[in-house]
Amino acid sequence: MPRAATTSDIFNAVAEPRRREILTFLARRERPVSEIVIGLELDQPSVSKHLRVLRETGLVHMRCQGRQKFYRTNAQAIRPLHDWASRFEQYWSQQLNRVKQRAEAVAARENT
Amino acid sequence: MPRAATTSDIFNAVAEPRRREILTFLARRERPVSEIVIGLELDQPSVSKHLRVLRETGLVHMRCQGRQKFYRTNAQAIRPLHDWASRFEQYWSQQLNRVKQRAEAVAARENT
DNA sequence: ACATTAGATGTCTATATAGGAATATGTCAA
DNA sequence: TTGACATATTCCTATATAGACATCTAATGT
Repeated sequence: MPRAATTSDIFNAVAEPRRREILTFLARRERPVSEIVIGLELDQPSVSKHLRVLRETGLVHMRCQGRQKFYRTNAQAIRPLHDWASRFEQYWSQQLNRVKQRAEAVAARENT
Repeated sequence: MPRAATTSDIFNAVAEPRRREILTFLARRERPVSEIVIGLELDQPSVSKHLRVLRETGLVHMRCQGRQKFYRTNAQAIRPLHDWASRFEQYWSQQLNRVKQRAEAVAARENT
């Protein structure tokens, strides 16, 4: 079996670095496709294809105005990723505490 | 160009759902491979291959003991993912606030 | 109507899987 | 040494890209 489709979920969609750049670029405000092409120095068909993946996974919203299409990051859609990673927060803070405690123990020993 | 290797970075590594399951499974405590096989109902070669990807990206640590190998999630390695997603937190909270404010405005109107 | 502009789609190619089956490596126990 | 056990690797196949290039569609201005 090959890898899951990039459109299967947000984890696969954001695995591509260019798509992450696009999401960052479109987070603050909506922009037409041409601005993405110029701003990120990608060629236009490539941007359109990435936007399609992002649209299908709900990571961006699109608004038509004349012949322009304005895209904007849908920040809400990124929450599941954040939530998943957050489950490990307790573990890395534990690890940090252990490191900190060891350092303090060493320091205390050196001061006696 | 094909997709980037799963071992190229953690974004690609965690794009695979089974690997996310494994990381969750190994977060609380270290376990030998056989426990992963039984616990997640995967076949052994598949688990070994996923573990290799996770090892190469630094998402798990491994410890040998006799003929067993104990794996454990390296929570620290997940932080970049969390940090990236966190950059969008301000935007989704803004969106939530707008929704909240609209709801409150409606409620206020109905009470007059 | 016609040329122009913005964006989307199609084609082609090289490459990296994930799964399944078979096999290899390494370690312990009798 | 031999056999059993734990894990890793190899081989095979079908499939899904991402990039480059060409082309198509839709909306606009004159």
